Amino acid sequence: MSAVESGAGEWTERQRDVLDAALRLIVEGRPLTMTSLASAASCSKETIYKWFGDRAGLLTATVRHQASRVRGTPLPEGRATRDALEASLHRFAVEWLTVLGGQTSVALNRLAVAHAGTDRAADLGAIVLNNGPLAMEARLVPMLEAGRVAGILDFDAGDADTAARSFFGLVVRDVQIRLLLGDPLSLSPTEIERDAGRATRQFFTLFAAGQDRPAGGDS
Amino acid sequence: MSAVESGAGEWTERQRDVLDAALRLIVEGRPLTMTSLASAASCSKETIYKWFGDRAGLLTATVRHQASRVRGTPLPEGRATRDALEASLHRFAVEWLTVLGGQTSVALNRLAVAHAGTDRAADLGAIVLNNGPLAMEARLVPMLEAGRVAGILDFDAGDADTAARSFFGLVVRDVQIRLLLGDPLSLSPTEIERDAGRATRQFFTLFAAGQDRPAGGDS
DNA sequence: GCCGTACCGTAACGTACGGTACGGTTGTTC
DNA sequence: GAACAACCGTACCGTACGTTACGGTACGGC
Repeated sequence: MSAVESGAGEWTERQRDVLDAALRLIVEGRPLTMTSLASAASCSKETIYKWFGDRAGLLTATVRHQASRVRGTPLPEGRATRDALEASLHRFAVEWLTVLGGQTSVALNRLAVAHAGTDRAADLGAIVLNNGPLAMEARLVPMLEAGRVAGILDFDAGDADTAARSFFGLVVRDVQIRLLLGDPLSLSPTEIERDAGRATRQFFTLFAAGQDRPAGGDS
Repeated sequence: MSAVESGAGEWTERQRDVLDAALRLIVEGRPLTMTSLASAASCSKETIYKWFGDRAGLLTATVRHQASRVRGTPLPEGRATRDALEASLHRFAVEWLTVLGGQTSVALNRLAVAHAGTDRAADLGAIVLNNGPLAMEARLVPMLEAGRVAGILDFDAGDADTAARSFFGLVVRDVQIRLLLGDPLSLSPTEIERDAGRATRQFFTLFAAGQDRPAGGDS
């Protein structure tokens, strides 16, 4: 029952094929029923039940399977300079907007949001949450904290998460909710680049050290 | 598309009672089936079908019904001063966070997001979109534009919507997506007040006129 | 050759739910 | 008070889908 292990080696290749087929059904908007999955993956329903228990188990396995491979590019661990930090934030924003705008992200977030409303058992919402906003902020906080220690950024100690969430807001704005609601918003690489640049510049305007009135700090 | 027919007089009182019952089911997380609604609203299924056509019609009517009564408080049409604008933005942010954090908003956004993924017929997503982020930005843009004309704010002409979306990001940040994904995030009036103040201050740091390098404008 | 295991394909079962039909009750109109 | 409309409650139909069961095939071990 408990599929606690979320390691990459959790499933065999054949099983991963089935999960990929499930993902494909979700992303392409086709209904994901046990029958349709068995047909799409050329496997037996009985096998699906044997492997994943029930439908909830299949969904969590699918979401986890996808989450396990959207680890962001590792952070540069070099010295913290203003330019390096700015470049990292920019790259971060580009990466994030690219992921958010992808069909897979939209489809999985929709699935998780829908389930967060009804299902209490298989909390896909928690999985997506931990691999989405929370993961982003967890990666961001050390960067920002290093920037603060290095005297590049200015916010109160312990407020790195507040700064990270502001950066999130500047980057994402209303894009994600609009995509989730079906707005035919297109995010070309050019626009992503431009938005990431704007958000990064805005962030430094708010939090760069050595200004008169940093508005990022708490009142 | 246009929510033209969304006047309050569209439904009789009894019909509005049924729609309220539907809303209550959605908000409380109970399944909204035609049978459960008939039971909850003490009416006949046949009557529901007669009034709303089918399930899709019922859902759109329900969503529209709720949308028709979250019109924000009217904007103050007085002269544009820095303090007045700041107060308006602050009030705006408080109002928006309060709405977003409400059970009704979360439940309806979940419903609309789920339907945007599958249903193509009754696009609840478009309705929620038009009464959510787009409505907010439509109300915001004239305020910001007036501020720009009055010399209070600084962004390129025609970029009022970009500024509005940045404000949206500063206010909402990751709150909405976390709520939709089931994060037990609590938004007390105190926290809302504080977040609205922070977002407003940050917005003015980015877009107030008479600074050295306003980072809000495009590059 | 024979068994156990793993798997595929498909039939079958139970249930939930959208949608329809119909009898019974209430209120209105003439 | 008869006719009629609106509505409630409920039984009913058809279908989709989760879940289970079962027959058939391939393969490795002995």
